[in-house]
Amino acid sequence: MKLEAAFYQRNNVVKIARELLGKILVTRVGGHITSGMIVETEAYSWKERGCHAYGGRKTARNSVMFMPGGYAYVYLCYGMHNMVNVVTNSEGVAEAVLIRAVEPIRGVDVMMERRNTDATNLRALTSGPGKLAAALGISRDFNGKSLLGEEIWIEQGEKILSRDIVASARIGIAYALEDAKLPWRFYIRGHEFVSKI
DNA sequence: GCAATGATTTACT
DNA sequence: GTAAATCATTGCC
Repeated sequence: MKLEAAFYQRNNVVKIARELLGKILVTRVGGHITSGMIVETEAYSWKERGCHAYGGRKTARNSVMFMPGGYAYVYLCYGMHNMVNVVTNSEGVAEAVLIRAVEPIRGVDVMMERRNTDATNLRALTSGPGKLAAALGISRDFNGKSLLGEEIWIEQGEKILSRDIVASARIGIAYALEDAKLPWRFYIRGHEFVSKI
């Protein structure tokens, strides 16, 4: 079951970030379907400094975040890694959830080829935001694509118990000052494919 | 027009 | 543990 627009368009990005754990991210690229279960996410909102659209500032890069919930926001970080976000909330409100790690499910052989690794190094396949984007074939062409379309979408997956969800501070945003401490990173307790424990 | 830098990964020492 | 890789975007001139 593909998630509907209503799931993404709710007015609570932190709640959506929690609920995305256990769901299945699927892509269809070049005739290959690849998928993975989401095991780690982070929430971003225009209200805090960690967000590209802090203060509601709209630029050429972040304009997709201002679209209604249900679109993919993909951007290049550190000059070499694509980051995948799920846009949430209503049009004009810049909020999104960064997908930081997934557990490979479908098309593992294709993912290994894209990442240039083999089965001896399975954990390295998708345990980080740049890694999973490469494994799933997500390039910056996906920026602004609908999550209700035929190239990228999210399906209902496993129910994750709240006692198995860990909340912590987000990674790599020291420049956000006090907002870097917000407990807006969520991951499945003890899961092998989480980027950092 | 130009210099600074990052929601990371990987390979070294 | 530390550092290099590498470039689009941004903000300021």
